[in-house]
Amino acid sequence: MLDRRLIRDDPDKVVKGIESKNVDTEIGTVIALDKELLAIQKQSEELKHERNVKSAEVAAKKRAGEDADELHMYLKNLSQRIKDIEAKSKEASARLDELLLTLPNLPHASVPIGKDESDNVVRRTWGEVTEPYFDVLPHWEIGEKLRVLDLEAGRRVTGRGYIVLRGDGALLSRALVNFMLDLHRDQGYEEVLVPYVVNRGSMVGTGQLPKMAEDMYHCEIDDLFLIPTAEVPVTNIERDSFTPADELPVKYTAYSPCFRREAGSHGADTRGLLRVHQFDKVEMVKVVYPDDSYDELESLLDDACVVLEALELPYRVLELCTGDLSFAAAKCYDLEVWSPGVEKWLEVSSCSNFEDFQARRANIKIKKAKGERHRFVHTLNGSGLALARTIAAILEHHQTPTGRVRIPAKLVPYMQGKEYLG
RNA sequence: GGAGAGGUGGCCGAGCGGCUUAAGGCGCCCGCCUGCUAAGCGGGUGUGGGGGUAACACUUCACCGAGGGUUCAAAUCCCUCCCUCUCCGCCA
Repeated sequence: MLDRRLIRDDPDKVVKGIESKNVDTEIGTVIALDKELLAIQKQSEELKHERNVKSAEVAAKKRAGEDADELHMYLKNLSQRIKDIEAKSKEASARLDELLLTLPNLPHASVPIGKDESDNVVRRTWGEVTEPYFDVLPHWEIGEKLRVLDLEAGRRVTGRGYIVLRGDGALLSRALVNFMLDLHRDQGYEEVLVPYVVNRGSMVGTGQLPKMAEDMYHCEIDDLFLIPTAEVPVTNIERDSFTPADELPVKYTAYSPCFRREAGSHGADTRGLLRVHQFDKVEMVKVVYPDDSYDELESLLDDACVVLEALELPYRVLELCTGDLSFAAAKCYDLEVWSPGVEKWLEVSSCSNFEDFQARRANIKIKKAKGERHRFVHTLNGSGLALARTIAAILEHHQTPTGRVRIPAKLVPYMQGKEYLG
């Protein structure tokens, strides 16, 4: 959520920031409604003050045994006026809150201006992207050949976009999760195991609701949602809390499955493991002191890159432009791994700084020192990594001419010593 | 799922229509005293919004789980909902 005071004091900045994100909002209405509400509240406050003073007079008279009927009549009338104006104020305030929740975060000044993904900037590339000297099979072919991936079974059990990993494929998935969690623990993150179903407040807190409602699996009878990322439960651990400044940063890592309806994204790039409705992911979340959040973003990015390097997968780091930035993000880097079978860069991680956008929604504050105003923390998160596409990349990038798949050395201890699939 | 009890400031805990714009305690901060430490003494210490200030000061409104209602006046009375605890039932 944006700071109402910022919207009031510097509307131009807010309008420009939102425009650069290339989304339609009712920012104009918000600005007007904010003014209107302030005026209503001022009026209401004055009347309430009068009521408080005069009511105290009634109490004083009664104690003195005097008659207060005249004041009674006056106050009865005053109270009715207050009630009327309060109703107006409540209505305006509810409408304003609703609209405020639909405004996206503003991009950080360092974010390149651009209208869509074609304007993203490649920050750096790691590893060699070489032309393979044999025909690399796409992951769904090599996966089915090696009996580690069973797409048909997934369709049968649930439907399109759901997959079954079997045998060493399932082991590989588990190995990756364990490897990543161990790595992030060593990087100083606290491992947490969290619910995969969350309430509405949590979804609003991290910014998935109200905007992304259609992408969410929703259990109506309990009004609970399947998480699209561990970011949601993990960040909301801190909801409605005050953290002493000297306890920051707080760093968490968590494994979770992620559920995404992917409404309206059928068609391209959906084969095999490229875009599925349920995938596993290891996530990192940081809750940090505001002044440090951009340094923390860089180190978060480094922590994610280490995973890809350990898996010996070539990747590049994209700096998202304003138009491609997600709703809640102020700045974001995507990590894309090269997959020679499909000849594509696959997004396997996204590292974002939300500044105080989520903290305002979720009410995560820093315990203030004497005489200071409360400040909100900054929150960040990054995948480290999303499994489905990582597995796709391993199946393709580490494929051998003999139709086997080499397990990266760092992963072998997690694979019961196996050095190859097949 | 059934029955009962309860939700008050960072924590404990009183208040159950107006002398509470939340008593008292703990914790925390500042000062005093004590050759260190502990104890003791004095003062301060919630959140959010508005006005005000260079910044303070100051001022005002709201907040006692959430939302509605009664009343001139609600932490206090009424209604609805949520949550926690205890006991019972069911169950992996």
